[in-house]
Amino acid sequence: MANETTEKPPLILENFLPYRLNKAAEAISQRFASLYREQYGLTRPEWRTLATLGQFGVLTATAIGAHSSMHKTKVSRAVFALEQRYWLRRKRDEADRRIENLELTPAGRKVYADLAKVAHAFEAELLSNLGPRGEKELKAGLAALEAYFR
Amino acid sequence: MANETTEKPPLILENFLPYRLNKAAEAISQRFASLYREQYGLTRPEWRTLATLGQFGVLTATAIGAHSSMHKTKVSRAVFALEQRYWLRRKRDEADRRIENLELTPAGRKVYADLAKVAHAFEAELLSNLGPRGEKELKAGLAALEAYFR
DNA sequence: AATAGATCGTCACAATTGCAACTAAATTGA
DNA sequence: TCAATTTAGTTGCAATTGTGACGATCTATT
Repeated sequence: MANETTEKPPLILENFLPYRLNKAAEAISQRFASLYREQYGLTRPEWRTLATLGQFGVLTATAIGAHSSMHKTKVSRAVFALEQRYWLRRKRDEADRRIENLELTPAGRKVYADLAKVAHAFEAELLSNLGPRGEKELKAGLAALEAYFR
Repeated sequence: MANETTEKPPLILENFLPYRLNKAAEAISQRFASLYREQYGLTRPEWRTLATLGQFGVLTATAIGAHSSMHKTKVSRAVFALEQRYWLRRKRDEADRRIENLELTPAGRKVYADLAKVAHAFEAELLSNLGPRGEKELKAGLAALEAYFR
């Protein structure tokens, strides 16, 4: 008599890092997304575009895409949507007329400033639930991952 | 004269946990996905379905969705695709005829076993690049997150 | 200059996903 | 017992996303 009952599945998803990482990221993203969706009706690509511009001031669509790993059509559409609401405007670049220099309008900056606060509050809430230990570990682990990708 | 040059953006994406987590998860997922896509032409939902079934043996579509957080239509389509390739089969449940008990075929199990190996190799490669320290931290951080979600 | 090749952003179209309605079957409870 | 509700899975349709081609512009090479 042997290993009939001892058959172990070749892969346990709950222990598999890409799976765990993905599930955690997805869960957090959705929670956070519900905030900016409910408060400002923003989609994920729109929020990312807003946040990237808010942080860097003036950028091209391509630069936004490169920084936040979004496809250029996604950025293009998000830019259009934000422009419609007058939260963003395009400025022709005199030196290179293919380029559009994108910038938040005052209204856009206001939304951004508010959402930045929401983001910090969200993060603080999250971290407080991880405890100082969990926070330290998570941040260090992420840093290790990020170093690996570079 | 004051803080013209000291203006800090309200939110630094590179420090924002949901953003970091998401980018890391996305980067890893894509790398791993390229493996099962190239080797077996599987999509993400298909791989997830295969892996879940491989781990648990027999499950309903609903159970697969619940476990891997996939929408039921996504599961339905993935099941259909795997069935087409004879990697999965449905068994009517005699006690409850609404239910389909899904199970990998021998061919499906073979693919699964192979991909499980690929998965472990992938994870091992990743972990070796994080070092024992990074591995420990990342796993602990994820565990803290997972505990929070529960 | 002039041509070839690269880059920026957009659009049409195709593939993927999500939502809501649906069929079939089981459960509930009056 | 049988109508009302719930559950499992599929399908049609709408929204979202990705792909490839495009016009416009810039850069490099000759």
